[in-house]
Amino acid sequence: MRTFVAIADAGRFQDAATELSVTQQAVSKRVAALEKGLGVRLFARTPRGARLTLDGQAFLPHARDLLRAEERAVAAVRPGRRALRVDVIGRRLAPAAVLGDFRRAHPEVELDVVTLFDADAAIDAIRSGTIDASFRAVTMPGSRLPDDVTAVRAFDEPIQLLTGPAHELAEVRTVAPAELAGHRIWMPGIVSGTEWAAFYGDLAAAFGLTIEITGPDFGTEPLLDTLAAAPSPATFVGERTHLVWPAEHGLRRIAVRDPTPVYPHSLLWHRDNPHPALGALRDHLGPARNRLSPGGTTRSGARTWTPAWVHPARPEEHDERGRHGRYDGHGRYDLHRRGGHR
Amino acid sequence: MRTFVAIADAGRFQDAATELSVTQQAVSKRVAALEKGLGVRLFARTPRGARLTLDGQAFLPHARDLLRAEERAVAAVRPGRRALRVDVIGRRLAPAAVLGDFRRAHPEVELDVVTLFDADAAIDAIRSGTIDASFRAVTMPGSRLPDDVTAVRAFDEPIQLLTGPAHELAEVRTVAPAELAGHRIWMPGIVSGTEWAAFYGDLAAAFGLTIEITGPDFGTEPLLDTLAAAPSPATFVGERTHLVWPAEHGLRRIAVRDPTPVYPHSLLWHRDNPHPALGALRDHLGPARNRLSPGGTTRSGARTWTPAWVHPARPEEHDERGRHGRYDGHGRYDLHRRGGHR
DNA sequence: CCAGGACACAACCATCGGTTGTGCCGATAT
DNA sequence: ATATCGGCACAACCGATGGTTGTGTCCTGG
Repeated sequence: MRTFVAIADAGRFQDAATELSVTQQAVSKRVAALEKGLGVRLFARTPRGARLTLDGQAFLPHARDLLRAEERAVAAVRPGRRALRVDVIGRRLAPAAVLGDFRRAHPEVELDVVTLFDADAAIDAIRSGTIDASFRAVTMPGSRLPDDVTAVRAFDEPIQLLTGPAHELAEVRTVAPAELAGHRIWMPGIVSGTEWAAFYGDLAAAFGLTIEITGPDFGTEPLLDTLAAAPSPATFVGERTHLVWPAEHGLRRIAVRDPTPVYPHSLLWHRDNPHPALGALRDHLGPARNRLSPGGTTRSGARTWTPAWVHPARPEEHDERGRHGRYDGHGRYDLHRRGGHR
Repeated sequence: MRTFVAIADAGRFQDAATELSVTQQAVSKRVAALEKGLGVRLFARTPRGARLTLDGQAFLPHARDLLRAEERAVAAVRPGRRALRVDVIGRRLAPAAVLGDFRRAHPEVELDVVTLFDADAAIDAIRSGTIDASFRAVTMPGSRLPDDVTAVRAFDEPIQLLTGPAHELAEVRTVAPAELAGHRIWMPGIVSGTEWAAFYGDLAAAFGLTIEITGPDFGTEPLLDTLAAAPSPATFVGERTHLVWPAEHGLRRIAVRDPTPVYPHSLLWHRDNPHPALGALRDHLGPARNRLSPGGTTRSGARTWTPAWVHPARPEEHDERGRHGRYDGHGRYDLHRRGGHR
């Protein structure tokens, strides 16, 4: 591919060969092999060089795309100055969607999305420089951030009720949390001790709900399958959660109001991480746009609810932007060595 | 790359090896080579298979992108059922922009844009099936379409005047064609006998202009260079022509009104070409949306002008959608053999 | 403690992809 | 008309690449 593009740019096999530091014969053989593999002629050989055929013209932009994809793939893991790498709790949940927004708003930023096992692994990865940021709700009780990891309340996500078409509440537009007392609410796969368990535990306690967080997680599909089939259980999902389900299977999303539970997503990063794109991401998660005031109202005016442990530890207060150390962009932090980032 | 993705999907080297019809050892060596080349570890080897590392997670979507790019590149030239291939007169002119619109409107359509030497080559390529369609103004006098090539007036493009900042007309908002009599208008590189020469020749004759179409074409850059530097010449450009010029160099686009000359772009295709995307393209160039009524008005209400030879030969009348023959999708037409397109 | 599953390493070998040397072809100059 | 030259293709050759088979190591589960 590289040879093909080089010839298309240079117009002559010989010049492309010089460019690529090989002989003209090698270039000729590469083109012959490519043309044989594709079954078409890519260049029209003329007395003064090579011109693209129609097939070659059609092929060229795709070849450039491929080389760009290779470039980006290498850049994603290049030690020293790689793309911004952000951990999300799941690729179909709100943080991933927010990162999609960010990517659209800043197409020039190289961004990679990864998923770590749990919040502790995420914090370790942030401290070691393996990832640049993480969306984790670490303000939960009992968790304590290391000094060199900074967190801000990034954005809040209203929670909705998800039911099958036969559910008692399937036809209502909105419900209040207190009205859900007595209904079976089923959230399998939530490991106790995690941020989710703390959130839904507090939610259940605050409104007298019964939330079954027991049982192993068989994945989203069986859960939705069960929801769609049976009239009894319901589950909570985030407003921006993507459900991949054939034609939604008749599932209903029901807004929760008076108050609306909102899940507080936080962004964590290393205090000394100088990755230039990290600032852009933090700026994107601007204070006003994405966060709801605790105990306040949504944009549409509805009252909101968040766990009590969110308010006292309002983490945005220690959003100090000082960047004291140096970071080699991939490996470990080095607070002493000088040296820039890309 | 393919091996890497196969392992990421399968979760085990052995399964990927089976999938790829090679031994597990070969897969192991491929991964080792890739990891060595990148300088990072892509998989964490566990007792029951292989899990992606963080670098591997970041690498994976780019690897998939690369494989998709390869897939599309091959599809672009695959004999028998390749992507829709459309000829445009220049990549920065309006037809290319319209194809960009079409691509955005139909992201699922595989579309390749090529440029042929002249209208005759385009017609030959359409007849032989090498390309599927062409934007060429072949309704000019003296040109005659073969019976098996169909044309419709695809869209009309208003013409603007382009001047340097020192030009006498640089500050006006609009000019009438008749007001340009006596001004130097310079359009180098237009070969006499082509569709452009016919258009601008008629335009000059209709309003008493002097258009210099002599001189070789040194490309767009020297032309814009001259325009920007000297106070004297001006040139015509299409409304949708892309000028790539560092900060535009102070060039001014001046609308032409009373009447507005519009360039009639046509779409040509082979009567019997059954490529499914061709219909989508023709539908995209719907009758009402893109065409101005000859001698009528633009959307903004201004009167328009088109060469006289456009009106009598209103080609949309013979837009017959019959598809009589069969087409092998790449090579030549075959009006007898049965066989489908993709 | 042993058996089995999964990946890595070693040895071997065919093929691939590079090099040098040469031939052919069309355009241009003499 | 013919010589020359620029540019690409073909042939012969050879080291590197990338596959195979065989074996080793490590972890897990019975």
